[in-house]
Amino acid sequence: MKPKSSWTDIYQVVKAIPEGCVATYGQVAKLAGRPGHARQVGYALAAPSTEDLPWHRVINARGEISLPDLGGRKGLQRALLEDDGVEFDSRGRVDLKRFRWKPEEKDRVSWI
DNA sequence: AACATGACCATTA
DNA sequence: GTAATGGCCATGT
Repeated sequence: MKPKSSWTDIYQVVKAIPEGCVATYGQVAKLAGRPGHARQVGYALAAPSTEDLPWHRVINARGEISLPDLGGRKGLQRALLEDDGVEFDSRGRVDLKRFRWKPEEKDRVSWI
């Protein structure tokens, strides 16, 4: 099954992120079959189509939230992650070592 | 078609 | 640990 748009696959991957786990932009891009397109992932999540997407589970490679303090989305993301069971550091960083989502073979290219 | 912008990543110093 | 550089691609003007 091939994606219609460039963002469709990205949305699919984000939707597949289980509760209590987080994925980096590069990770999502790679899983979406587009390694190196991390920037596009962030751009896709910035779109208004994120209403039904767990965008809060997608963070940058530093394990921190890249969102600006606009619209209170940053605070919302932290609240949602904490509600999912993800712990935050004193600096507002997440321990990717423990909470990073590990995708499996069957969950990999099922939609590609 | 070209230019500028953007919730980024990896490498190197 | 931080700072700087190059690359990658979609969207809007």
